[in-house]
This record gives sequence, C-alpha cells and structure tokens, in this order.
Amino acid sequence: MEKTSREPAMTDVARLAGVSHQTVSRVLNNHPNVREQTRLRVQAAIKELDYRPNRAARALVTGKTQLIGVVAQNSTLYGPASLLSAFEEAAGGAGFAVSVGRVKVLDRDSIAAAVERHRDQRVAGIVVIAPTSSAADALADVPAGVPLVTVDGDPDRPTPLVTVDQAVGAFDATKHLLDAGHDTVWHVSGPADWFDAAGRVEGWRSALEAAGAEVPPVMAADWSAASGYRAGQMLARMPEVTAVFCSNDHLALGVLRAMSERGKKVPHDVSVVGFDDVSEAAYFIPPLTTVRPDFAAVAHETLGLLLEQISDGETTRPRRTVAPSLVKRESVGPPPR
Amino acid sequence: MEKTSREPAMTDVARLAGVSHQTVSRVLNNHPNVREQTRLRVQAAIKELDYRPNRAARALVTGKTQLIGVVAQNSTLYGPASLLSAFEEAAGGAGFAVSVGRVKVLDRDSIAAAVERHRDQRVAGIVVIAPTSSAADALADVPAGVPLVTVDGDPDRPTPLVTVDQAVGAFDATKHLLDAGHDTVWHVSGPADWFDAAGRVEGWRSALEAAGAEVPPVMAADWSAASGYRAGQMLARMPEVTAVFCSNDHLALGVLRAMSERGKKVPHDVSVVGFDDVSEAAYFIPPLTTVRPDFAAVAHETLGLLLEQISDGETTRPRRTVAPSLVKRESVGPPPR
DNA sequence: CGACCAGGTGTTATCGCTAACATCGTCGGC
DNA sequence: GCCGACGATGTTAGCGATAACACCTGGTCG
Repeated sequence: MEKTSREPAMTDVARLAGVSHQTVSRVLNNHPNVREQTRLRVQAAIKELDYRPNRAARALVTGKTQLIGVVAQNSTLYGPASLLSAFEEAAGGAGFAVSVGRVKVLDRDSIAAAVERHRDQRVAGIVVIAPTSSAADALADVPAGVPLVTVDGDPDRPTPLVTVDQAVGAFDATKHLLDAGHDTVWHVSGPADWFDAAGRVEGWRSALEAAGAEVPPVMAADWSAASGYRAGQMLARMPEVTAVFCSNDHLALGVLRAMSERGKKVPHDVSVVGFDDVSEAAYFIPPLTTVRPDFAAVAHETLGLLLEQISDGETTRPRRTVAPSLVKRESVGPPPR
Repeated sequence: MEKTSREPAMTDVARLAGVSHQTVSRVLNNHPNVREQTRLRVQAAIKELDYRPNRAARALVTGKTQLIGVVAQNSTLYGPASLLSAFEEAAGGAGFAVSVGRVKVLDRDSIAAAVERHRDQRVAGIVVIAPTSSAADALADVPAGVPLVTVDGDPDRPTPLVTVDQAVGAFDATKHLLDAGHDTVWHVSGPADWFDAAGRVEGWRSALEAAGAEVPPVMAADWSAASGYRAGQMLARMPEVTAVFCSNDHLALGVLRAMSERGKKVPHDVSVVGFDDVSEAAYFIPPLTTVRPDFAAVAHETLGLLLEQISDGETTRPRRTVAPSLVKRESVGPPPR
C-alpha cells in the first residue's frame, strides 16, 4: 500500500536520491559543499515528487518567517489602495508573502489590534499605512524590536518612514499656476489630520511665499468630490479666484462641477490642478492637470527599508521621500483679462 | 542569567502555572476537561508572560494553517479592489490571515505561478479573483484537493464561484430606462473577455427583449473613461440615441463628457446609467444613476464557501450570486419630445 | 465493597526541518 | 609515507506545538 495521504517530506526526497535528508536541505538552501552530481540527483528527485518544503517546519527551527504584515485601512481611496497594491507586488517579487490586516478606522485600538494579530503570526516585519495623526500615535504602542516601516506617516516622528514628497508636488503645482500668470492660487485641502494634506498645504504656501504672492485662506474639505463641490461653490462666487490647487483629484472633480454650474469655464475663467492622477483624471472636463506620485517607487523604498531592518536590525537613512511629477493637461491656462 | 533572547514557549507557561505543557495546550484550545481553577491559573500565566502560541509549531503538527491565499490582479479597478478589501476584512474577522499574491496580468502562467506560491505556503484555501476568461482557463491547472473559490469568474464553469449578479443589475438598469419612456437603450460594454461585461450585456439584452424593444448594436470598449468618451462621441452624433447603459461608471463618465461637448444635456437629451457606484459617482455632472454591487456580501459568501470546503472537503451549493441594487440619481429622465 | 467509569492531568512520540557535530575519504606537504 | 586540512556527506538533537495514551483520583453501581 502506498501512503497516498501524506505529502512528500524531505526524507522522501532523500531516499529517492539516495542521500541523507541533510543533503537535501543543503541543496535547497544553496550550501556550497555539495557535489554537482549529487545536487542534480537531488533536484531531479525534488521535481519527480513535486516536493515543496514545509515552511512551518522551517519557520519553527529558524524562528523566522517569510511573511510581511501590512496594516491598512479598509478604504478604496486611491492613494492607499495604489500603495498597497504596489507593495504587494514588490514584496512578492522579493520572495515574501504579504499578509494584509484591514482596519475599519485608523484609531489607536484598531491599529494596535492589527499589529498584535501580525505579531501572533510572527511576521518578519510590519508595514503600516498610517496617513493620519491618529494612526501615527498608535505606533508608539508597538514594542521596539519588531521591524516596522510607516508609509505616508508622520514626517515629524523619528520612526522609519517612506512617503511621497507632498510638499514638492504641491510646490510644483502651485508654481505652475503662478507661472501661467495668476496673481495667487487658492487651495482646497484634504482633512487636516492627514499628513498628505498637511504636506500639500505646506508646499502650496511656500510656493506662494517664494513668489511673494498673497496667501489666501485654506478651504478645508475631506477627500470627497462632495466636499470639493461645496468648496467650489464658494470659490465660484468670488471673482478674484482664478486658480485653484486641490489636494486630490476628486476634490478637483467637485470644484470642476461647481465651476461648470456657475457658468465658469475651465481653464478660461479658472485654472484647476489636482493631486494623485487617478486613472480617470485624463477624462474629466477638461482633462485635469495633476500631480502624479510614484507608488511603485514608494513601495520599493519601503520594502528596502524593511528588509534592511530585518537583516541588520538597524538601518541607515530611515526616512525616504519619493518625488512626484507634474502631469500637464488642459485645466490650466492664463487668468482671464 | 535570564535568557532574555527567547520568546516564551508553552513550557514556560506550564512551569509558571505549575502544570504540564499539555494542560496549557488544552486551555488554549478550549478542551472541556480542564478544571476551572486550573484554567484560570494557566490564563494568568499566559497573560503574565505575554505568551503567544507559535503558529509554525502548531501548523507543523496539525498540518493546517490559518492562512487564506488570494490571487488578484495588480490594478486599481474599482470592482476588484473593493472585493479584495472586503474579503480581507471578512477573513480577518473569522480569524484567518490573508496572503495576497498580486499578478501583473491575468494570464495562465502568472496565475499558475501565484497559485503555486500559495501552495508553497500551504494555505488552507485559495481565492482567485478571476474576472476574465484567460484567468478562468488557468484554474483548470489547479490540482483538485486545494479548496478554491473563484470570485467574479466564469459562470459556465463548474468550480465553486461567487459573483455579483451582473445580469440582474443590468436588467434593472435597462428596465429603469425603458420605464422612463425610452424606446430602446444603447449599451457601452466593458471588454468582451470579462465575465462582468458579458453578464451585463446579457441582462441588458434580455430586458430589451422582454420589453419587445429593438436591440441596438453593442458599443465595445474597455473599462476606461477614455474608451467611454470615444463611444460617447459616436452616440452623441446619433439623434435616435436617448438612453445609454454603461458597463461601469468610468465609461459613463466618458460618455457624459462626450455628450457635454456635443451640446447634449443629461438627462434632458440623453439618459445615462452606470454600474459600480464608485464613490465619486454622486458628483458627476449630473449625479449618476448606477448599479451598486454589494461587495461585502460577495466577500461574506466567498469566505463561507471556502470555509465549508476547508472543513468538509465538499460543499453544497457551490455557486452563489449576490443581487446588486439600483441607485437612482439625476442622470435619467424621460426622452426628449 | 470491589470493579468500573469518567474527569483531570501528565508522559511520550511526532510533525519536517535546520544547526551542530561526527565521519570518512582524498590530497598535498614535510 | 604519515598527518592535518578540507570537501562531501551522514547522524543527532532540538524547535514548540498537538495527539495518543497512561495514570491517578473519586464516585456510582451491582
């Protein structure tokens, strides 16, 4: 009788290849001291049995897993979703599995719970997508010793962090509008407790100040097209508003709608710039000039930073930013005369 | 000297509580035959040491993991992204970790490779988000014996499948337009190799046939606003077009733009309905009437189906559909006279 | 009142792997 | 021609959990 029930183990491979299981282990782990001929025999046996090493057994003896835990909010917001997707691909390419722990809200308790779940799984490292201050606070609870990288987190905290350079993107966008001839640029901001939003406000302000332009009051909003629309309704009533930089593309969409309803043409009467370059931004009316973050680069830096911590325990250069690029379309023009 | 380096193991807890490690195991696994007093002592010891069971050791001896693998495409398309997010949350709630394997393209080789990676990890089950025929074909390669559920996959294949009822959603949307008084409804379809798109075409057609309406040719597109715009440019030139059902909201956005450029007012001259209810759909110009799939329900059904297979090996009722709902906004009106 | 049963607990084997050490030729140096 | 070094391999001992079984207690029953 065959034992059809059991999956092949290392000893089965060893028997078939006529070696000891330790030699099989050496082949699997690319140890140098294995004769070429032996290596080939073992590899043939592995293939024949469709043997796959038992990760649990390996993890048990080495005390290490090939798992990275990610904590992310359960939202479909473009930025976080893109980041997550890019990171999963990058990690997969490096031979790590990614376990995602979704959280309904980014508060201290939820994040702590998600981090605990990952520690229970004994992940090699944790990535937290922590775009708000509440999320960043929760990280203070994470015990040292767990390799951890924050993405989109608090720039003022000393933890390892990778983020899009919001300020540079906002600066470029604002400068682009000023260069088109506008006296100043208004700003519709994302929620104040988001670091992304704060960084964009900062970049916008510094571009205005650098140009000696007046700094109008910030229009506070959340990320939704709805709130952009409300802000736009106000902006559309003020004749002196000729240029608006929005903290993301959905806000811009709302502003575009408000302008359109009020009879203001974009870019003839008002110029608008967004942030994110969502896939449909090229098909807004008019096609939206916007700032495109490089999520793949952020994911890559994040993975690198995490792997450094996993292998070395420490890391040089624990803060990395990735510069975004300005995508020019048709929503920017000179101010009306 | 203390061994500060090692994490506490079951024997450490046992020593502290004055019992054997087996008793600790019993407490952890809620075995009935443990005295209440003993249970409390053990639990106190667990808490004091901040002991957490080693999953690798458990997996090694039981041969089972608490891991579910998901294969998904690396895209930010609204449907798949929402599905994934909802599933991660549902699985997390059931005590399963979710390992996501991203794939650049949904072809046979990529999916097979992703499934292999998950099998290497010895996941308890696999979910494949397989919205295209190329993806569905790849599933033929997956060996039987691995619990597997397809989401958004091929309705004509006998594998366990959960999907949004595309046909019902499209039927309702089309009927809504017919009920508003339109003679017929045109359709801008997603890519033909997507089951979602095919199901929506089917629902649209059957609604027209049920009403005895003429069935106009399908306008083929991909999912992008760009292709919706191109289709819209053609539709806008045809005076007899008064109602359009788009296979998703982004296509609808493109159509809206094309209509607007051509001077056609929505809903006065043309009515438009989308599918997906993306978060910004309420802020299109005009707010878009659309079909909302219930992703949480799909995720829940998927998890249920998978867990059934994991525990029983088989499943009753291996095909489940979730009915979407029509969200009425302002993009539908009676035809112009 | 002894046998039997069942509840509570401990003992031992085992899962599949890697680390550490042991073994055994073979080769070059003196 | 003997010996230490080294390359190639085998042997043994865990890693930390669960499963199976053994072992004590009492209490119940004939």
